[in-house]
Amino acid sequence: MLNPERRVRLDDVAAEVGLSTASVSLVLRGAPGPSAATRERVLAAAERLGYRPDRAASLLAAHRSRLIGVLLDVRSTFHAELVEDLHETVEQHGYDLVLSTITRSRGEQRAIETLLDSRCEALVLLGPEAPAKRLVALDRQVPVVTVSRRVGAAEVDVVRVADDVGVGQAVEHLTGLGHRDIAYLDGGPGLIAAERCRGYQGAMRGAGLAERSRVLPGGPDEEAGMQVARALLDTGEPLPTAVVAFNDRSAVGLLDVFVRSGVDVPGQVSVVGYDDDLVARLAHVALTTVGQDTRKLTEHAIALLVERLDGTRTEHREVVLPPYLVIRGTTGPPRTT
Amino acid sequence: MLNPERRVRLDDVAAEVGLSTASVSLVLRGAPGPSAATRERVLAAAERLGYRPDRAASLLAAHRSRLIGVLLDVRSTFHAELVEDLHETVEQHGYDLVLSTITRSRGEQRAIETLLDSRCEALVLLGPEAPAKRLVALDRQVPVVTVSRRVGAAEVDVVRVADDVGVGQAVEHLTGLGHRDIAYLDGGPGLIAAERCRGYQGAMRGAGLAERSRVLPGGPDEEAGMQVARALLDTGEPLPTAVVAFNDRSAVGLLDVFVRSGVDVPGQVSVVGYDDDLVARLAHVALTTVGQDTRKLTEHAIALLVERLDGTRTEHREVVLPPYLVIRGTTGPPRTT
DNA sequence: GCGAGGTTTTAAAGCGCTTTAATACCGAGT
DNA sequence: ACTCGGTATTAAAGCGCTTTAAAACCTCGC
Repeated sequence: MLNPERRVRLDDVAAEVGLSTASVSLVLRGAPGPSAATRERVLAAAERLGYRPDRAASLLAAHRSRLIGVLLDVRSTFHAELVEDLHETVEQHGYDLVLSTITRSRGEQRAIETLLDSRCEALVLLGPEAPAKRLVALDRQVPVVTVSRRVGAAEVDVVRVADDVGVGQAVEHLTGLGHRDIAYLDGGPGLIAAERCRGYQGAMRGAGLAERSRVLPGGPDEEAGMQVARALLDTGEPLPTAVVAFNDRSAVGLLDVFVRSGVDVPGQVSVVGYDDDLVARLAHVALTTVGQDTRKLTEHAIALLVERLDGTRTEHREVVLPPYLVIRGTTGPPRTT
Repeated sequence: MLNPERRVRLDDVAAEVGLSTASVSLVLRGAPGPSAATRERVLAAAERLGYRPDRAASLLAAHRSRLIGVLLDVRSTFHAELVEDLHETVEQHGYDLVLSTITRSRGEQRAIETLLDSRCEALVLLGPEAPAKRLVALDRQVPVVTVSRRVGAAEVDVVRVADDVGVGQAVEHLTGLGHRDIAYLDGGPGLIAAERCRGYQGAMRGAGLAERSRVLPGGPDEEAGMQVARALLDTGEPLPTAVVAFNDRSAVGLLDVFVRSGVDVPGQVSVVGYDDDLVARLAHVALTTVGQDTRKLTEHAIALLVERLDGTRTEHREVVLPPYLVIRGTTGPPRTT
């Protein structure tokens, strides 16, 4: 139908310089053999002809694909950041990325199969939900590293951030400002929520504030934050001087109700979120929160995979990184009244 | 069921049922030829052995890849929604998707090349920024459809939403509620902003409110909305009874300043955004806004590509869809004072 | 029992590239 | 002149699948 100009192939380049396809192939991949002079001629010809290797053919012929598959949820802004960093990181190792997202109608399993079908040599799973068993099975086919997900048994490589430490940092920041009545807005059920809550309790204990600990049952979204804020206001009792929220979304819900009710933040109450979501960074929100170093996260993930691909390591590892506090405008010294 | 050993190939399945690979291949792709009995045997064997065709090999051998490439910005929530819908849509046409995102260090050109290298038969470009010339050149290599982007010359297929109409709907909604002092918070320079502004002015004129038109110079983000809100409050003059904003982000900035200043929304001022961003849907924002039907957008995009792939159509088309109003909590009757 | 005419099946030629074993080449050394 | 040890180049065998022309196998009617 269309496509008048045939795609340029290896033979075309070879013919152009009067060499065999073998030589051209070697040059193009920087393999040892061809002389410097040849290299130059070939490279020039390839450039001139606008040659682009055919992925499918390379994949088939070479036994390596130099492709790393990434499972993500395209709706997640956090995953988006990770993907950005992954792109840069894998490039440095000479790999390329293949993206596969879950959607309403496209389960994790399905998305992973796509990656496998693309001949990925290894997989990065961002916040996978598959049972550990399945991950382990998958890991037998191809090296797998999960990011931001605890896998019960240490039979799969994991890179994650120490959430309890992050919440601890938030609490310390507040105690450092002089706060003593620091409440925690819980995130509901789930491993992550549990760990963050544990971090809160540990930090309160560490600050000698154990008996002032106050965990407010909540949830992971704005709605939950709003409800808790309303409940807090309705009691008529004095508000805590600071609230550490499970995540930025619930913190924003809380903030919103406070602001609408005329509660000054941070004048009357300080609020800390968690995740350093895009929303936390908005000028009008300026939420103090806890962030994760996505760059380090991805670098470790790729490093783990590369080690396994190179056969340097066979046992499994878990890398736990420390998060860091991002101080913005929602925290300040406690009210004096 | 799964094999710890070598990957199962077509020969393995063929051997299992005692047929040639040709027959198996035909069956597996539903091609005509094999008898019903054979079909069944082959399918069963393939299932039993856990056969998965090798993409690379298929791509190479078949001249079609049945792959459609998508260029997106993984950070955009709007693109995320489109990708979700695209997945479902292409599936119905028997195609599969390949995703390629731009990042800070990975330009559009680069991302597109990746898609081409993967042998995509056609491309969906979400909000591309490349100059029209380049898009046209690309379109000569492979059918291209751009989504949400006006391409000057109609030399590339385009699917987009009529932004002017959307803003018009917003204005009509407000006039319907009785508003007459409706201001427009502009989005700064750019084609999109211009079109939306035109929509506002046209609608005001249509409602006989031309001389009440009031375009407030602004920008596309929260910051801009905040500034405009402050400026509006500072003048001391009465506020307009309603503001239509360039997009949800600027609307949120505006809203935020209003709320913090004790201005009741929608009691004193109604606010309408544009885009139906995730942020507009948050319970505590509940922004009345204008949305686009991502489903229709993707369906048209894919339909256009399929037509061209099938050779049904050779000239170019532009599909313009109407947006729709989403009425939430930030609009109401005008204040009576 | 035989061939026409239809249905199933298969042999074999690639797809565009990688890779390895083998060949060609080129002084240096004897 | 002639081998030797490199180095530079290439022929050729795939990679796992698709596809088409041809072969094999069927009825069935006469």
